[in-house]
Amino acid sequence: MARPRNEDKRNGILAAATALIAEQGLGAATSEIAKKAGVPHGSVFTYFETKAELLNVLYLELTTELTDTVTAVMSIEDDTRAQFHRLWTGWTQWGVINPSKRRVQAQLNVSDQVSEQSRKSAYDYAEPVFELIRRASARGALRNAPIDFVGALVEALVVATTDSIIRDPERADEYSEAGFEAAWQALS
Amino acid sequence: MARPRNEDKRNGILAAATALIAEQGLGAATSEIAKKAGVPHGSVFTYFETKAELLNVLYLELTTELTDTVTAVMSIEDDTRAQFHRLWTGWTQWGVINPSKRRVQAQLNVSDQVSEQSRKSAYDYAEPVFELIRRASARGALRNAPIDFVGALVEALVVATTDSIIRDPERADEYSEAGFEAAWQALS
Amino acid sequence: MARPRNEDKRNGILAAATALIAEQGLGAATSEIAKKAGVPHGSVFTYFETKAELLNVLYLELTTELTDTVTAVMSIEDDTRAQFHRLWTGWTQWGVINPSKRRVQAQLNVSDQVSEQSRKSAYDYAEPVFELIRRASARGALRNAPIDFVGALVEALVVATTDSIIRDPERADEYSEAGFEAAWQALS
Amino acid sequence: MARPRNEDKRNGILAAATALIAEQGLGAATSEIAKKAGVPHGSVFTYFETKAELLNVLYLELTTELTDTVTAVMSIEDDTRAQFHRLWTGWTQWGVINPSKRRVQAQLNVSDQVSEQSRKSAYDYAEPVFELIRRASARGALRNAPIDFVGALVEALVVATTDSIIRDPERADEYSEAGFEAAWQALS
DNA sequence: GATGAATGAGTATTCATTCAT
DNA sequence: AATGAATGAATACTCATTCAT
Repeated sequence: MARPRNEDKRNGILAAATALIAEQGLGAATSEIAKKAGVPHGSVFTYFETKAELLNVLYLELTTELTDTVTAVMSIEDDTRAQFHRLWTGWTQWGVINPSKRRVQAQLNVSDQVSEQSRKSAYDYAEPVFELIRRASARGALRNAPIDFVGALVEALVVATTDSIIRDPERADEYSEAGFEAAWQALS
Repeated sequence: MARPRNEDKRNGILAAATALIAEQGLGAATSEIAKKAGVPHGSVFTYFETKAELLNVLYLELTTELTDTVTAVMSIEDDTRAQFHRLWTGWTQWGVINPSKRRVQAQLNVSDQVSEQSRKSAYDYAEPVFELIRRASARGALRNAPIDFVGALVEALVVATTDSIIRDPERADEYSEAGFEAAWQALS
Repeated sequence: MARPRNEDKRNGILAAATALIAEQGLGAATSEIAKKAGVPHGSVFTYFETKAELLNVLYLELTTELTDTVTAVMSIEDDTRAQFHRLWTGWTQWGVINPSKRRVQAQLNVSDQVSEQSRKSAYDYAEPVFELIRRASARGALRNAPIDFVGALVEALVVATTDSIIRDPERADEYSEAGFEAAWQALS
Repeated sequence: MARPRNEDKRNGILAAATALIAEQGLGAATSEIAKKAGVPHGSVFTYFETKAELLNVLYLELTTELTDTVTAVMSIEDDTRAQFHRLWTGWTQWGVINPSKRRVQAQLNVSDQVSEQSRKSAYDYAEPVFELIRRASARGALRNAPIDFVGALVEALVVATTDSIIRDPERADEYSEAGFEAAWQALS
């Protein structure tokens, strides 16, 4: 199943899907996605075998993009707390800056159309993030908890903070800092 | 003097909707819900004007039930930490004991079919829970943050913990206690 | 099938049906008609066995009312042209004054829910009107045509005139007089 | 380069709609229309966005066909009365020859599913017919009446005559000639 | 008789996917 | 490969009529 080469069309479809799913939920029709992307309906199915595959690819693109973003900012050498702080702000900002992507991610996270395999790939790719979280929690109450669980807690806090900021953007800094402190204490 | 509305039928429809939505997502067909509830398709619409109304009622029933459950256990007089501990375990256990309800709630939380009004009602009803969370966070890093935000952070931790337990039930106690400690520290 | 006695309810249902059918066509739901009439849905079917019967009764009430109206004004002794003129203005005015009834009549005239029997009754009841039309056409080009046909032509002109007035009420008198002249000449 | 739209299918749907609406009224189901046309139900909606659009297209096709028919016969050079006579017989004959189309037209004429725009298009297209009617009425009692009104009166007479012929076909010529004389006198 | 809940066949419309061109 | 017409099962919702209360 070698991917057809026109990368632009493929990305256009994914971008259109993101915009439409953010508006209408996962029920957004493939024909509408095609129209928004400016490609014929049939092309959706030459780039993605099924709608489910499109959703899985979208899930992976979003999680990969997010992981890349936060990995980039957090990898600068520094002490753990400072690194974790950069992780935190990078992560929340990604959601604030990309509210459509954030909404789509929220939908995909609870959808059974996304396969376990996709979820596992996303997890594996986020390994460096987990690594930092492990370090940040190495001496705290969660020191003996499985890293998946600790990661889930951190993600939950990030997401709750992000959504609060999106709902009430004027207090962005306040939420971000308070959320960070709460997270840091939770790990301590 | 006409036949009165049958409360059992109404509840049967809501129960069937819960089971089916847990399995299939919000796309579960009203005709399937009717079949599972053992009522004719048309009857769904004598009890709920539209599918959206059914979903909103379901949302409110679930959140109300959850709030009642946790309010009951947390209201015993005690110090704040002990009360918060009972809130925590009552909340997570509700999700663990009712995984279908938990899954449906997760779907409804990200659905735009649930109206702002329904969400507000649920929030208002949960006032006693927020009250306790406020007390628990009165001296910590979040002391000046809006209570909605603090509540969202706590809910995020509860939900993440619950879902971790559902995924890996053998470590239920471990997750629950670790999650509680993390939450308590976040608020301290 | 002795008619239930509460004449008010029955008339209320017919009035509500008229208003609703004028707005929505013959597809207007019996439950909506009941609601508008302020009676329970079931009552519609204690006063009328079926919706089709309701429509037939409505048809007869409308045509009877119209016939009574025009018969009343035209029966004053006078020469034929003056009588026909009163017939004409009485008929058109009824439609102009009762646009909802006029619209419902138009719908029922092309509906196959109205039985041949109902149509025949309406025709029979309008006998005095046909009688005058016969006299008015006794010496003209239509003198040998069947009276039903002549009546149909006159009715067609009345209806066309009425609808023109309803559409453009400022020219009511002009249309009415011009229509009358045209009809009179057609019969001469 | 995809399959082009199939004109035959489209016309088949319109023909099936005509037959079924003539029998059952505008309530005729799209699924029945599809079955009668020998196409899958869904195809109705690739050719017409909604049932309302189908009805509007049908209205326009019928009125256009009728206008073309009468325009063709009336345009032969001749004196006004002879031209009007050909208009008259062409018009009534179209209805007599196509009773289903005539019945559908009667339904559509009183339906609020047909838009004002469609009605205006039909009127505009019939301009040459109005032109002849204007000439025929230039010296009569209706000489100062708006042409729309005069046209409505003529149409009313045509339709009444046509329907009388359909009901009693043996006297076709008698009705047609008597109706023509009546109309001509009405305009004189 | 009055009431309105119950019923289930029927309605227009949608949609992922296929496939002829 | 590109295109968009074709498909038909599926969907939410309606409604005249019946009938338990």
